[in-house]
Amino acid sequence: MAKREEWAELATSVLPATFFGRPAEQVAPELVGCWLIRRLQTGEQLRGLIVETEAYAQQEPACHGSRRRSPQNETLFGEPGRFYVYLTYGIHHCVNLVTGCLDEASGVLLRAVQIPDEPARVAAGPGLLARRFGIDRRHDGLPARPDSGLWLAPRLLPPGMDGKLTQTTRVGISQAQELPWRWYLRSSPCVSRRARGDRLVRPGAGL
DNA sequence: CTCACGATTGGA
DNA sequence: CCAATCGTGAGC
Repeated sequence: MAKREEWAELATSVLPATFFGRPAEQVAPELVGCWLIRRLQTGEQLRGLIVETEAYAQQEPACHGSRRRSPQNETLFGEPGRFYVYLTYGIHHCVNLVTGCLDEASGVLLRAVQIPDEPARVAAGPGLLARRFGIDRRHDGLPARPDSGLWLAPRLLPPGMDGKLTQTTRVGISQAQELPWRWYLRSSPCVSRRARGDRLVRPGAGL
């Protein structure tokens, strides 16, 4: 098989918009193991293996689209396959992928990625991930495609990596805390800070 | 118009 | 455990 450095190179195709036209809780676990790719000004690419995600849907109160449709959350109601980016705590940006159908608010929060040859913690959390990839509100509403400079590639795990998923309740929310809509790669050292302490729902399901 | 509150993080 | 920091939305 390929050498370590070549694994990121192998993730060369693009996840199509149709991939996202399904319920968020179905898309979220499938996004684990996929790659987040950013084209840099130099023409180089920054790639991160998605190791942790969460699903949000209009019918549950933790979702930004559960209340009123507004300029702030408009993207969440729009076409699936676009990025929904918002500012939280006045400091950090969070990156989501819009899922489901048009006029229905749902999405998947990217909580952590693992970047080959970089320290484990540089993107181990939603805010850290956005900072490392240089993503902010200007990216809100952009389609996840190469011409946006930001897109996703299909699942491709490094050789030898344990692909088992752990399913838990979501992190940092005050409502709908019992919903088991968070997934992460059990073997990754790059999951977010609050990974521990959340109610474990289903350890080690196959990927 | 005022004010409380985050889908977080880094430092005491 | 707590402060940082600011846009949004609920409430007066």
